[in-house]
Amino acid sequence: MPGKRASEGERREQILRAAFEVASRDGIGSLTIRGVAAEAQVSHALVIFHFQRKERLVHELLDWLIEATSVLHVSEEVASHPRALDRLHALLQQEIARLSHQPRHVRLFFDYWALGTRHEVIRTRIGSEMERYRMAFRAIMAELLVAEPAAFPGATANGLAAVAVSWIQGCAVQAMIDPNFDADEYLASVAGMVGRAG
Amino acid sequence: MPGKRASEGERREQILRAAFEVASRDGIGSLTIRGVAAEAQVSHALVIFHFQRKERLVHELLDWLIEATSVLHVSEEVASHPRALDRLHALLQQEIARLSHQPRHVRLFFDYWALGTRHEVIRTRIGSEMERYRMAFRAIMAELLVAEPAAFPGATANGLAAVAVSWIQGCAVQAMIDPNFDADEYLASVAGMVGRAG
DNA sequence: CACTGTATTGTACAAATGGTCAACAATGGT
DNA sequence: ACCATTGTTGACCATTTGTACAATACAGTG
Repeated sequence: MPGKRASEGERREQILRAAFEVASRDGIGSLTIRGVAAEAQVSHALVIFHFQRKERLVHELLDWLIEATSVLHVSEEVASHPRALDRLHALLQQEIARLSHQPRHVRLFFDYWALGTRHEVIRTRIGSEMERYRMAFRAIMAELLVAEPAAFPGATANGLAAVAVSWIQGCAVQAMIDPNFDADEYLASVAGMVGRAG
Repeated sequence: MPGKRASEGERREQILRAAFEVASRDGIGSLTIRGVAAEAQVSHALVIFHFQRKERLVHELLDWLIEATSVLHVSEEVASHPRALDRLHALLQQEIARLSHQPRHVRLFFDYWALGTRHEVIRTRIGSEMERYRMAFRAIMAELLVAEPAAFPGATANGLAAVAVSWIQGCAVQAMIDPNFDADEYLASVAGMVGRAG
């Protein structure tokens, strides 16, 4: 006996939210169609009706996750600092704060990252997202190098951008398994290390 | 009809190697008792006979992996540098080179890291390993701070050690999904950033 | 109201998986 | 030579999982 109807868009969104709930709780590897259906209080056949294959649900959940996670963008507050060094510091602070406010999103994203090691589609999807991330830092790093060419001998804008990404990732990743991880002390040390370039 | 016999130790080692083969190829989530047994050319009942539960096999594989991956240790060549800054640089270089020479180990370790997010036992196991890792850097960083107290204002030995771990992890993690990742440029930028302390 | 397309459900099924068990063979001690 | 221990196997079972399908209810249109 079929239940109430819903428009295509609403139902898909409802199922995706349920999928996020399940995946972030039990891991992307433990996501099952039936589990998602139960979470969404819907028959498991309906999930397949809307997503055809489990694979597609997993891919669409990644897209949903990337959108739902407020992706890095240089906020006005960050952009308002005149000195590139201050912008870098503000951006790092903003991102670390954001990540620690969305632990479930970060964990799930991390799951996808591990998956991406073996699945081409997921890898390229994550790769392009990371590229965008890196580019935001690259711009600031390039300015930093122009302002003080001798500050970081041997460094390049691309290299420094990758290092900045490591700071963010490393912080999130270490905090995930170490409950005593001190993000503030971490950020302060990063700032102290790069601070004398201004 | 039972096959040839083998001593307990040999058989376990053989199965663990097969488990590593399967897990590093298909991911720890796709590891099945039957898959491991097939890889080891042995009946799946035998795998259970030696490890009782799949969970135990997974745990012992982690131990095996940590042992097999030549864990960070300050080699004589690294320790021979008189200046702490040079030791740091040599250690970073050594670790990045090591990680890129064992890509399968790194990928699998990363899988376990993601697993550790949801499984207490694995998390603490990885956590203590990471702790050891961090301590090796902490020693060098502490010396660095003593030698040049004003070099990194606001930084602490613990914080800097965590940052160093991020460098290593970030490099490995980015290289895993970005085939164009340039580890040399990355290392050069790290060196340039910390280089002026010496 | 009849008709049509779509949303929804329960059932069914084959494959895979973790785990148990009885039988059986190799080994070593007595 | 007998026996207990231990390694090894194939058969078996219950459960889960992805997917297919037929039946049914609902909404909109003519």
